Amino acid sequence: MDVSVKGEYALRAVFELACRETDEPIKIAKIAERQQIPQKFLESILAQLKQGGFLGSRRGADGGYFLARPADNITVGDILRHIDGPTTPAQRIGQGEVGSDSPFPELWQKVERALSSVIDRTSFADLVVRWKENRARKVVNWDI
Amino acid sequence: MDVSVKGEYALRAVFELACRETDEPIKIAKIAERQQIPQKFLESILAQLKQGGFLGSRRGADGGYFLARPADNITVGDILRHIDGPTTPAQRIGQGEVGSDSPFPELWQKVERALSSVIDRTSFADLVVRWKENRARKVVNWDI
DNA sequence: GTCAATCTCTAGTAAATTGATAGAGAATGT
DNA sequence: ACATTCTCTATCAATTTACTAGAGATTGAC
Repeated sequence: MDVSVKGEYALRAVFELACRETDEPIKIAKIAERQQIPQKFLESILAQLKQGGFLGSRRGADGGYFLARPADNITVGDILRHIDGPTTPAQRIGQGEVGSDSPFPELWQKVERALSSVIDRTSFADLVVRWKENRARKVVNWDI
Repeated sequence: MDVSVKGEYALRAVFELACRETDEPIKIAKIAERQQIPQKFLESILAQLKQGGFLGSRRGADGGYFLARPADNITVGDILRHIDGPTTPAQRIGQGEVGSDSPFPELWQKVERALSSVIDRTSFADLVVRWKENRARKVVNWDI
């Protein structure tokens, strides 16, 4: 019931890209530095995210990564499922079907829906908005 | 974002005990057989659940395990958190606080609340009721 | 067309976690 | 005394996690 460090790194990296409004690529090294992520580890994560169709990249000087589609079209759930695997708690061997002789499949379904109602309804555009609001609120409080 | 096999075994074992309405202890071997759990592994799980205050036990012939409190007073969340550790996805090092310079703590809080709304509101008494309803429905369908 | 910067690909690896198993010891009821 | 059953300690193979090294492939600039 937890998110791997790798999953968190992936979220933070995508968030970093979503914060920029330009389409200019951002370098791995920059993201690693700003988000405090080991660079080599981040490289493999970004490659995986590109492979998943979430990011695009360009090599060479002035190369880097960028979002492959608008931030309001990438959800936290998209990234987590791609990096950490399926979020469903118990699609295991054994009595897997709802309506079977066990109360658990139904329970897992409820858990999944509850989880999904958060992570699949939160896009990176949402995260950026919330984050900006928070910063704005802070600044106002300081000013008064 | 998943439940360990150990966590599932724990839930199934407690469910098995909750299904019995008697206060008579049930043997490890019986639970292991009925729920298809490796017995030695189950032993350690039950010991841990006892240690957590959820179960009681008696040794000797006619010994076994039993619920330490009524089934409507033990939730799925209780068991999962005791066996699999805290269910919160990212109380890690680094920017941990809500309202910090990151949108994620707030997100994790939402995830946690969503999760909690299921697992902390589902008692084993609930599971037993649902399971019995399901069985009843099946039998009716067969009869018609 | 060379060069430096940057992504990309293949490997590897130490540490922790997971899912168990073995076997001796301690309590219980008869 | 004795069989039964829980309890405690120790161990372990396989997998996953978090991370690193280093050579190779592109790109844009000069």
